[in-house]
Amino acid sequence: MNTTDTKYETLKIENQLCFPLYACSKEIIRQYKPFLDKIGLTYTQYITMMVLWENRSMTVKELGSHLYLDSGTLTPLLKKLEAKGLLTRSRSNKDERNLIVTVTEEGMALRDNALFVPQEMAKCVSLTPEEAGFLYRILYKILGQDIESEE
Amino acid sequence: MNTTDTKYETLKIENQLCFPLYACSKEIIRQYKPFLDKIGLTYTQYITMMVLWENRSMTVKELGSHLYLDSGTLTPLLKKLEAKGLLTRSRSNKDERNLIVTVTEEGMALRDNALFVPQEMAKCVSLTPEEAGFLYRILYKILGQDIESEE
DNA sequence: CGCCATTTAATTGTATACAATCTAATTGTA
DNA sequence: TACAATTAGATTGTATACAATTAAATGGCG
Repeated sequence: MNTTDTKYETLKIENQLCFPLYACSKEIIRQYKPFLDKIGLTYTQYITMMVLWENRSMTVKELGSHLYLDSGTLTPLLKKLEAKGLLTRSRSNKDERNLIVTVTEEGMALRDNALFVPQEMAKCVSLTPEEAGFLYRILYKILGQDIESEE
Repeated sequence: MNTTDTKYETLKIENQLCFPLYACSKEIIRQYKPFLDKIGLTYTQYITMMVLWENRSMTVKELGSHLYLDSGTLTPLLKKLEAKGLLTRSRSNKDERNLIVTVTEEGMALRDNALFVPQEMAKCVSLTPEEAGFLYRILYKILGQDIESEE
């Protein structure tokens, strides 16, 4: 290995951790598409509904902190979900700055139709339970560092 | 835990592997921004240049298979990099369907200015070498499965 | 040779993402 | 209580992503 190789070694894409993370994320989201098409949601809409299914009602701010998304992304996305009849958007009485997002009955009903999605996806990525567990922990470790450094 | 909890367990965002992958990818890319701003590149432009720095000249198709991106994303991105003077775009003489992307001298010169980027980023994510190695292998394992299933 | 299938980019349309800015509501405080 | 600082969403502008379609070039085959 000559000097030039050594010098630029860190700039090789194969030596980056972020790139496979970025590529993996996109490829898995791509694999979601045929399943999500059946319930009429995009991936971002799906994870938004997942958080709402568990909480039923929350502010845009709370939703964003769960999803790592800001109002620039959420506002138009929530308007689309509202147009589909899956949720309602209304200002809080206590604090008019807060917009409360609440899942409708129709939105809750979609939850049953979505049950097959994680089942089908589990077949696509075949990691051992150990690998999956390790991956899960390490990703949340990175996300945790991120949160600390921002607050 | 009641029946309802059990039924929807798989639809909890905390039980998904894709979500932390997606969130991690975005958060790390966000951390790149201040450094990449200094060399005038976005993250996607940066990884594109990284592949080109190693190969100097390649078709859009080849570039896309390295980056997991298609012409819909690459065409406008490459036009921007061309406008910055970092690369040239020209059709192949052998096969006019192929568009050859070649880094200019200016593009190669940027490589030296980019050396600090991976150095700074290494300070941001603090994983042990073992964790980083494991994460790397498992991500490429997933990407590998993906490639096999598509071809 | 002629023609159809394939291949490569470019284009079109839709949906994110996110920084930066703006607006309205609320809070802290002198 | 005025009023500056803060906060929450919405908006604006830029840059991806990607499916689907189009257009041009090439390859294969009768």
